Amino acid sequence: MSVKTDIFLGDSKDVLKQIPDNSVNLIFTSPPYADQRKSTYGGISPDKYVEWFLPISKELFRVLKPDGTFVLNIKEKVVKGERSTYVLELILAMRKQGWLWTEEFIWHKKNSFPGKWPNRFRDSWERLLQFNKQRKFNMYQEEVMVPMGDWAKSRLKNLSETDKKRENSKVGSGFGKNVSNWLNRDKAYPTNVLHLATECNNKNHSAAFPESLPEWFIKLFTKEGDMVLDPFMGSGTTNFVARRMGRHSIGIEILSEYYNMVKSELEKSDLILFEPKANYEKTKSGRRKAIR
Amino acid sequence: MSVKTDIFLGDSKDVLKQIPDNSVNLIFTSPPYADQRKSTYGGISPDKYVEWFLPISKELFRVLKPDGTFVLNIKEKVVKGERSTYVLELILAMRKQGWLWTEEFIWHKKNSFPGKWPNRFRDSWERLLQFNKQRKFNMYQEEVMVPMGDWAKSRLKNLSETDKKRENSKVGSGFGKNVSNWLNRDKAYPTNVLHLATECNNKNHSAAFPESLPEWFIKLFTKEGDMVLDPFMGSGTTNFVARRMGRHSIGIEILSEYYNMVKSELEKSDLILFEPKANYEKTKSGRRKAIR
DNA sequence: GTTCCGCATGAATCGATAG
DNA sequence: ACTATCGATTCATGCGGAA
Repeated sequence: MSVKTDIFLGDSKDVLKQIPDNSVNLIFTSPPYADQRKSTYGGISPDKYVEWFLPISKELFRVLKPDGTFVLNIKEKVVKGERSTYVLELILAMRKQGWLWTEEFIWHKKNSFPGKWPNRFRDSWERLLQFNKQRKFNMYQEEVMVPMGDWAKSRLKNLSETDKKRENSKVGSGFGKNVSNWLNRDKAYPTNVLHLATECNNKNHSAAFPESLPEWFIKLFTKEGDMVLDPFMGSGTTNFVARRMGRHSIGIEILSEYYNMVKSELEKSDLILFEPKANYEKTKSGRRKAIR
Repeated sequence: MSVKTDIFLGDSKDVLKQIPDNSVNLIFTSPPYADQRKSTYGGISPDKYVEWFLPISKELFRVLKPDGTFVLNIKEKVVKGERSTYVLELILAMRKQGWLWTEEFIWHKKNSFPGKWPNRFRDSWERLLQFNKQRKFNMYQEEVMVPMGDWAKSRLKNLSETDKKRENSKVGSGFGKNVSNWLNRDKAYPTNVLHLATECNNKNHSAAFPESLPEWFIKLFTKEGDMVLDPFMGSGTTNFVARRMGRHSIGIEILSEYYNMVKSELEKSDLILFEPKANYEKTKSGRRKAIR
């Protein structure tokens, strides 16, 4: 019942070699984006980006289970007024490594950074590239079903009486057969466009993405006890979410600053686990508040 | 004050040769998507897609003004459980022709085709690739500003409705009062994500995209009296919208069925222009009703 | 005249069946 | 083996008739 969260300090290209073949159910990551400033760490220049990434994606291919999934959050930068093409080239190159480019989800960032340029609007979306090793992979679609749209809502008014009856039958005389029907009608399968706000209010760690992003894909592609990997851990968002959701996880980070931060956070939560339950509940609740 | 709308029957690859260099302000088009069914007309196979398109994009480069813009609406199909890569390859190939890949807008299709598959959700977005000949191009950003309040919801739809009102009042009793009201509101610049529903309900013409799509880009990249080109005219949506907005336009269509349909529509509206004003109002109103 | 509901209809995709 | 056709799945939208 205990969830393992293992983190490593080092370069993914090397560290991944320690991870056994076919052992990971989901890889979710947001690698450092290409950057002109080579001085900054992680500032891989757009020209070298594919070359830099391929050795890593090769290792990722090895460690991923055949029915597992790799989700890559990425967006090309603008260079000299033009979108860079390294993401396109990366997709083509990864296919040559054996990856299947199954799908491209869009993350629509509802509150994108404000700004205005003479010949460009705000960039409010990012790619979530889904890669697989084979056509058949695990996907738990029901886990991410969403409430139906306006059509159902607006028409739900008149149905409310009926709904109450059905609800009553459920509570009262055992199974209402209608309930399952109704429940199914209430929810719809999502699309490949995700509408999420960016988290702009976190004090300490500037995560690349909101928790709900890895959460959605972890729900969709793994079940409890599965293994999640983030080869560019950063502030550890993927791993913390996986942990909370009862998935084992591995995180790799090259910068000791981030690594230590995540490490101390994990130790804190480990301590909490050893406390009596009453205290745990209390602390847990406090911590949650603090995070928000 | 007269707006020219010229349509041609034939293959864009050939017909475009008749159009002079540097004469078009905006190219907006949605080419036939790659299709497995080779028997159907327009079913260009994914393998041949780039090869098929490049001669055309070369001509488009020639006819576009240096400060003009080319907007390409396209989305790759799924083939054997995997997204085809022809769009990625096309972007790379067009850059070698001299095109700058300035931006990629996302069209979020609010009402995408339903369906459920074991390993895939509904596809509810398409690409709107913006290409330019040079870094400096004409962009009238103020024209597509949106009211602040309507952000989350269907902002473009509102704009479109407003435009229709404005159009009506313009044609009828001079400039409408609504316009000034609307103009006084606080407005914000949009982002590169467009939220539009597909028009699935029109009886006669089944357009690939809703009118608000070309409308938005025509507003953004042209002014009145400019020249708009659609090399894959289809049912003529781009041209009719351009016409309504006071832009000259050229449409090219290879299927005589579509060509004739657009031609007769255009002749109808030419006749209307010659009628006395009272009759025109009546007819116009009737036509609008019929369309709805 | 509003508001409300019924209904047809999509740039879809998969898997099975048939030639 | 490989390709062509078909049925099943499923939901936001707007028109048209009804209350």
